Amino acid sequence: MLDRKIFFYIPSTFKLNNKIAFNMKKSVTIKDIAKELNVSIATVSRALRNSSEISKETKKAVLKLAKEMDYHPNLVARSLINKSSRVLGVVVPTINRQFWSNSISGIENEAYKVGYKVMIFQSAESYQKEVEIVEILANSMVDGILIAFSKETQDFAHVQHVVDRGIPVLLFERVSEFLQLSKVVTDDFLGAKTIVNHLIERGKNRIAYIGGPLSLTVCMDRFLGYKSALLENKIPFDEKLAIEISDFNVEYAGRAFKELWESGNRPDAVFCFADVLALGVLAVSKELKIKIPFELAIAGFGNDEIAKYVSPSLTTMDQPSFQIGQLAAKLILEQINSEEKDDFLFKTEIIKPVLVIREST
Amino acid sequence: MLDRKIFFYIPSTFKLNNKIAFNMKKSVTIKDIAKELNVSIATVSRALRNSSEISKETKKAVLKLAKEMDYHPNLVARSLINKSSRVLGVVVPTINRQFWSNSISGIENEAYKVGYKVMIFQSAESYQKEVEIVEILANSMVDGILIAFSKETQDFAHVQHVVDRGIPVLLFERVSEFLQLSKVVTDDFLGAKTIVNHLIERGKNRIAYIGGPLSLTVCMDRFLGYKSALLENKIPFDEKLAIEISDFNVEYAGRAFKELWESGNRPDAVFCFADVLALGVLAVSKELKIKIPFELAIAGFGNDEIAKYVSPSLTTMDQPSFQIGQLAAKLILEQINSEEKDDFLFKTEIIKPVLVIREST
DNA sequence: TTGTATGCGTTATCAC
DNA sequence: GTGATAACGCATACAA
Repeated sequence: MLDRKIFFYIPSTFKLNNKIAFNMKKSVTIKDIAKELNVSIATVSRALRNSSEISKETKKAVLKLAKEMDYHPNLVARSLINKSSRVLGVVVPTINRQFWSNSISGIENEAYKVGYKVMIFQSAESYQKEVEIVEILANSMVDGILIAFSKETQDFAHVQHVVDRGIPVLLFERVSEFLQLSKVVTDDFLGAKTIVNHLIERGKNRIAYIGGPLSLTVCMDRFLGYKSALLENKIPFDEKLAIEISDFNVEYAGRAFKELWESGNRPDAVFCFADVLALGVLAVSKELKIKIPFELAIAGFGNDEIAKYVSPSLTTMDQPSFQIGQLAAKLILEQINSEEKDDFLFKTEIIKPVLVIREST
Repeated sequence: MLDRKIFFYIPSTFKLNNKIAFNMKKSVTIKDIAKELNVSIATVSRALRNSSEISKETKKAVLKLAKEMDYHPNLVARSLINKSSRVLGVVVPTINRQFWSNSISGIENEAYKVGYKVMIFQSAESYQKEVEIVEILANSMVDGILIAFSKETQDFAHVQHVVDRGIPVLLFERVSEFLQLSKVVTDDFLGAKTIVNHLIERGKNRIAYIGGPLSLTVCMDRFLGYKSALLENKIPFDEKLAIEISDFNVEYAGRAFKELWESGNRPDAVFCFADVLALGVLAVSKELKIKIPFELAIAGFGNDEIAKYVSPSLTTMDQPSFQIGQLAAKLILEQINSEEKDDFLFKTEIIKPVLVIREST
């Protein structure tokens, strides 16, 4: 079957056509259709917006003609007059990592339900670009801005500034304690604790920890969550089972786990800091022919690119990152809607990013 | 070091503050600053837009007051009058896959250079949603729309419709031959051929092929690119070295490669259809302790999530998907700028998605 | 129920 | 140089 002749084969990409065509059209407005129908533009406007103060007949006539003339409402003009564009602006460091693209999907998902659109920008971890973006968004009449700060960002004046201009802003994941705003973040301590408890409940008591450098807050939080779970369950902490590796690297994690396994002091479960590390452990497990999950259970945080390879059944919506997005959108929409009422209370929502990767049954 | 006490530790996420605050402000306009300065709004407008027909003093005064009053131009109003928002609309099936998010990064990168913003929407592979999105974009005065069709999309009237309204549209990657528009696509045939030639140039002549089901056009194109390279280099096609697997699955690819390797009929290089498959091959290579790239070279298409794990040195901008985005943006911006001139010729650009994953030196 | 007039914030075309 | 004024496309208070 693989032995077909190729001489007369035309790759599909070559079948595409190159043609010319171009036409500049001015779009039809309510004015046009009003003139055509000999009514006022106010009447047309009312008919199109399904207003109550209009007769059935004129409404029908307007709608009919609008369709015939191929009328489309200009959302920009509508924004200007309504002082609302029904658009949320989102600023993330990059959309190239699953965590952020998932978050955005969550935001979009929630926004879409109530007819909101989402405008996405990437700061590319650049403070300067972030400042520019926030300025653009603020000047574009978006109804709200959701920001995850770039790594460079130390000064938050640009955000405080748009807040002072009365624009709803929400921070997620990469937040600042200096800004009094609604925030959505993951709770690393509680998340880790929950995961480890999960393993303990399933009868594991020699649970290894493999994580990144403890100098990072996120690592320390997760490590202490791990310890806390052991403590509460009266499982002694075994220093030899806890490994701190210097970087989030598949190879390092694999090597560390290999040494651990071959040391004889074998764990019955591994709590991995992130699924990049889990992948390393999984790879070595395969190499060593360890049965997952029966001989060894692997669980950890799953907010990374690799998750779906490790756990193919995982859908986007299962990801904590997606839920962060959803919650973030929900919160800012709440704030936007309460703007008139002038009684909004900022909230900080904390997500437990539990994602069990391969647990034993 | 890992033995710290945790009793007094406060996870960082708990340090966040919940406070209230809220203020609705009406933004300052050129009218406000004109009144304050006792000049006309026209003068203010000219000063702010750095017009030539204005005196240095008034300009300076306006700029100074504008800063003091915290003036920001309303981009929506500007769009309305300029009939241009300097925004590109992008519709992709999802941003959750590296291929698409990379493409978007490419688009953004190019657009950003000329002061354009990018509005991103996900069709979620739904035709219905795609139609809605295109409508929204068309009504939002975006200057151009870039679309990669959803899998469901068979009917292209929604696109033809906005084209007829005079809105520049460009198709990328998932295109249609029924629409006469500029397009940017990858050339699977040439891409595969180039990769295989690359391996041949490096002295390999027992090059295995591992790819997906040939019923898919993309697979057939790549397979024939592989064959074509062999043919041109007078290397006989060995049926036993060409493996068609039923799905894009890490495990399948690994298993197929393992069988191949253990059959004794060993290749000195593998051309992998996609890097998901390459990952499978890499995993098994590790298991079998095959030296990569010395004993075996692996090369293939690299538009997938896994690429950076396989080839850590790879940057986003190296990805063909990024280049597709760049080219797409370049083309549509060209079209937008030539709109007045009414002389634009649609082009189809074909990208060769060559990404060598682990080549031998 | 419909029409008139005004405004959203900005730019552009005239005059002066 | 600067100032009125008319757009851009739409919505609405008010009048009829």
